[in-house]
Amino acid sequence: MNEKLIQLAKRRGIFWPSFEIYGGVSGFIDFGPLGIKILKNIENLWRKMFILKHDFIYEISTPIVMPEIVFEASGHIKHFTDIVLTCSSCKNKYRVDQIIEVENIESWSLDEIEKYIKENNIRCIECKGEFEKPSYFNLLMKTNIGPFSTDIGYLRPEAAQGIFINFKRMYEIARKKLPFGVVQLGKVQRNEIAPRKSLYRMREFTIIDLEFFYDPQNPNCNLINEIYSKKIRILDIESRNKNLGIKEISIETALKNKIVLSEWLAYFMYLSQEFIQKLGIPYEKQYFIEKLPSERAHYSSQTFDHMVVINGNPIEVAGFALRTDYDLRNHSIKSGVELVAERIKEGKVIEKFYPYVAEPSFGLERLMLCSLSLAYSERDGRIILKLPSEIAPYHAAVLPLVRKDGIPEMAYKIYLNLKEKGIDCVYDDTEYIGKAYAKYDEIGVPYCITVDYQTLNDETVTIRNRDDWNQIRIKVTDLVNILNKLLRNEIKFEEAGIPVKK
RNA sequence: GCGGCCAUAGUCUAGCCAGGUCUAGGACAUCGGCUUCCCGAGCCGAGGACCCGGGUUCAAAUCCCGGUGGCCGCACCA
Repeated sequence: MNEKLIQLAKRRGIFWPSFEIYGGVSGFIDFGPLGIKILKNIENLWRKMFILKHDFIYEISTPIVMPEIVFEASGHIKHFTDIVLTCSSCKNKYRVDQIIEVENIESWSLDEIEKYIKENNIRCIECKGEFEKPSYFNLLMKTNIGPFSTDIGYLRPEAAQGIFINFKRMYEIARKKLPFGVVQLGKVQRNEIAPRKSLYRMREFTIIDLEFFYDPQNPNCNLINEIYSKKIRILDIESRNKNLGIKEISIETALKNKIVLSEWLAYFMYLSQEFIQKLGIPYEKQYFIEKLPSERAHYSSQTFDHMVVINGNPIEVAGFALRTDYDLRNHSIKSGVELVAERIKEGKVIEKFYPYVAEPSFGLERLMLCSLSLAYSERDGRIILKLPSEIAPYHAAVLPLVRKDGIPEMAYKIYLNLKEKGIDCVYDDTEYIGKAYAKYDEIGVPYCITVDYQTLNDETVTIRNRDDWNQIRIKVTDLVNILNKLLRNEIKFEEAGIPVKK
């Protein structure tokens, strides 16, 4: 974790610890004005690439609090709860199933486990100390719904369940055609034992879950040809076991050699790689790691984590899981409502079945953390946040060189016009020009437009490039057009106007 | 959750070990004024802090205990 980045975030209003006036609670982070702008930009870039591009992917929004029964069906009550044993002398904690090898030990009561430990004189595997009384640990955040304490609710630990329980309705909305996908983007909570590292492990964060439903008898992805020859960097189980390191393979190879078991999963993995590249994270700093069966979630038959390497440390930013029909099947059993799709032949329903699910799932704040970390750079003791234009908090800042002779008025007029034309910019006459440049470099604004004495004579302004501090001069009337091209990387900066000599 | 280190204005920090001289010093930031005008420029002025709770003491930013939070390691991470 880059300490200087954390300082910058606090100083400039990107993010800071929550509940500060009451001493803080670890695992919770507040986002300031700039942080929100960056987060929203990342969200919208994601929507553009995953939803807008595909007319068979839909976004919905469902409640954060859910009744207990949802998580009984999903398996979270059982699998998200661990019985924990604590050694009274060395204070190590263990999951009970690591200590007592008895079938179905998780379903025993605490008293039964305590009795068993005493009778069999089971002691700490580290220091041989005695265990304290066993206790539950559940990563679900618990609450009540309504006035009765028996109506238990949980805050969702993933947005996926809100999608699964809506399958029937969404299947209708998708005109009963597979495959289709449903997205939910929103806050989730997990009662982490030890939240750490600022934005990395939080108790509340924003998840982007895409549940993609397909027919297991017809699992092919119609878009796979577009990306067949594209490459991904991958560390599969075999490579992990044999210590072979990350390999670079084509999507075609990944599928033909059954390294990735689903075409749709592979498709979304590649899309994710492209998405994360657009966040400013180069291809070489990304890879997918396949989870071992013991590392996988209870619902998954294959999982890849999408990793980004920041300062040598791999950070998990997304997960790709084959959830099979686990969730739809279990919700069907629990609710008595059939969450199924139909196979139709000659106008008649000949078969009902549970669709399979390929799930890409992203942690929004982690994505921001990666972007900020890689964008962070210093020059001459000054900070430059080299964020991609698409996620920068503003596209441009309009600055008057001096605060007299009608220059601020001229600059303000230009600013208003840019805003009207959809350029997200900011006007600032509070600073000495050099200081203003430094300020906007620091929050990642890619271009500064300066109105100077020459503007009064020939209606031209300068544009300053954040990353190399070079300037060009262009006509005010060309500003919107040129800025748009620059923001979309359609022209080189030096060729966009007349270079200004330093 | 355990162990180690740590906590002073918006940010970074001096002071703490050797308690009083601290009505807590500095830098940057902020606000007001002047001035200058292409890279955190200059001058004048202002506001702003000892994480919380207890204890020791005549006296606590400073010593002790507890809590909270942060960093690192271990454990945990469906």
